[in-house]
Amino acid sequence: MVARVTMRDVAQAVGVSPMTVSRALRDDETVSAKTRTRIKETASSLGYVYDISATAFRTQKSGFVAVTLPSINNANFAHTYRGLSEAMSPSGIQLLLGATNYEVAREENLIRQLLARNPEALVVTGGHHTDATRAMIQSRGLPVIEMWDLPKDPLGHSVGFSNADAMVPVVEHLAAQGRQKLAFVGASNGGDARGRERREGAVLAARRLGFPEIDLLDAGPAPVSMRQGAGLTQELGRDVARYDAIMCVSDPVAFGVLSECRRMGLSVPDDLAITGFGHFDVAAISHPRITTVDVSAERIGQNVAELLGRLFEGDMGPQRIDVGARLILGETG
Amino acid sequence: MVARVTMRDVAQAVGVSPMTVSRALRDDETVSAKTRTRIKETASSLGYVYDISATAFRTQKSGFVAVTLPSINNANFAHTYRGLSEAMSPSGIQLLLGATNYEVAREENLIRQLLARNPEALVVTGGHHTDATRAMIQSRGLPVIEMWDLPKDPLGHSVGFSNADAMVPVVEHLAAQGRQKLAFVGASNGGDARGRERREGAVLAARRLGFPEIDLLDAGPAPVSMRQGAGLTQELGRDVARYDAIMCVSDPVAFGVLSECRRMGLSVPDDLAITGFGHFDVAAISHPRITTVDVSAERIGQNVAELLGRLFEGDMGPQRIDVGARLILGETG
DNA sequence: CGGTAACATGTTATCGATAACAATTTGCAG
DNA sequence: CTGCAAATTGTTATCGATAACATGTTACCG
Repeated sequence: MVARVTMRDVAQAVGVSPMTVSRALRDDETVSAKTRTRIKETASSLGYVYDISATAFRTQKSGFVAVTLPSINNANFAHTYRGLSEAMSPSGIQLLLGATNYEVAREENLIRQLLARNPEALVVTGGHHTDATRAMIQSRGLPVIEMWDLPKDPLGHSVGFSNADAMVPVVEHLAAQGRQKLAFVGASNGGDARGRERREGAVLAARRLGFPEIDLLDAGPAPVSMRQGAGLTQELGRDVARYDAIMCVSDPVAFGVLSECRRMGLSVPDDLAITGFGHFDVAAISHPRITTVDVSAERIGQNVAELLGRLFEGDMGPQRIDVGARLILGETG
Repeated sequence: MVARVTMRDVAQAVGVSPMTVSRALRDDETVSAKTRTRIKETASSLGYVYDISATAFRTQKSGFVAVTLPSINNANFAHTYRGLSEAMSPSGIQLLLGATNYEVAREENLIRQLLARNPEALVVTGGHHTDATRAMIQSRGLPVIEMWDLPKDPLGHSVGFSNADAMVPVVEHLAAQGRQKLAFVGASNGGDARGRERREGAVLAARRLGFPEIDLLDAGPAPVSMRQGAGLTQELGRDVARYDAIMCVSDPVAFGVLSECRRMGLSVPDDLAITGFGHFDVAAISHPRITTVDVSAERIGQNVAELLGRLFEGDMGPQRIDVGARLILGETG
């Protein structure tokens, strides 16, 4: 392979200094229009390619924003990523993505790796981190946004909603239907912090509305999905009819429960109600449609991008953006 | 913010030269074990963070592999990404991800941006690219892998399967059931090249087995998903019963069609068969389970990672890895 | 105890672009 | 023309890590 073409080569060919080339290629107005076009033409004819590594090093600006998600194999997080990605695209800033698999220890490693790339900002999912992670982030003094949550003790900015509060309308809706015996299906381990908060929100709301203590059903380690929802329901068998309403930590889980119930010949919503969370496609398309909570995943991403834009403009105090959540009535309860 | 801690600072604190620190942190055996641990301890106590930008610049190796996917909001591509990502993780190489939204023009822009970051290899989905994209890639002389496809005229290496051939067992299976009038549901525009190949594979197989020409139904622009499958079926209404087998370009589409059919009171598979593609969770969990084709998305990612590992070891001629695809019988036909 | 191989550490120059400052050229009023 | 501000271009030093080469130190043999 031929040696790389650098600004020095372009400069030599045009007969100017490398500095002028640098300025010209960045469309610096102080370089005369004539020189600029000449430089650009020469650059492209020589096959010059801008070296972002060098710039990143010299300016200490990587042009990256680091993003961590629990999983990308989740339509909601993927939506958030897309919203963020599309909204960032015009700025030329690239996203450096990592998945934590719902494990804070993994998040710590991941963030360490990402920080080594000098990101200009850090976007993380949720408000639960190891102490080391918190220390690492804060000692860097870079803009941080926690999303999908509104932590009590935020690291910096946050864009999200209260997962606990979002369950209140669900429980109220079930109460209004006269449901008596509730259950909540979620993950066993502590990995899914947002799921845990939903569960706690449901428990508190149920207590407040005078329900007997609700049963907490364990669908396995996070991330729980269709398969676990279905698997749990199979294990329960017809005992599932003990309950007349099952709240699920997410729509896929709800869909798994729903499918298994129908396989057993149970009638939803007559025998029991099933609710999900997240307004996934599967909830809207399944027959019957699943009652769920819309959390506008894509808008979270867009809001994060918009906030990042403002943060790059100038420093500002900690922002807290609540995108809200709302009940979407389906046919399952 | 405090000034960044560099190797120089660590060196000073320990009382050695920066070079020794550099070696120690890379676990170079030539540094004595004692010195190494002392350096590492000091580094971590000073809060030293490795600066990849500097290394990337000095060594001209970015530590990146660039990856393009049509969409990350697709469980199969997400699986591939995860397989790739996990398998690459021990190497310390990071993935730089971009989504093309099923548009070759967008792919061109994206690849241009990604190449400016000096990736050490490029992994793209599919074998259809603009001429400019092909030129750009080939002039760089970096390892390229096309995945999810086995192009006739590959850019470099490929890891995937024949989307056309994968449809053959589906059509044969429907023939064996005595189905008569087939349809294929796919995207209208040319965006989804793999979907197009599946359609062509189905058409050819049907022709070979003596079926009358099969109907090609248009579910809208790629990516087609549950909603489009359901929408198309609603539009068709009871006319859908013209067919006794509907092959869908993917499982989500099939699920949309299935749900709508059941909403209309049609019996699947008695009135008509429905098949999907991709072995998504929804196919295995839905009731009835959807007959589909497994393409081991995660294994594609793992194979790509494994191939990358070998490519970094030493150059080799163009590799072509066929991961195959197999029919998964469900209850919908 | 001298000598040499094996081991351990240090020095110097450099990757390519650009900030900060310096110098030169141009344009135009007087 | 002269002079001086504005416009344009150039010079130098530098970001942090590391390859290549150089030097110092230890261990062990005869």
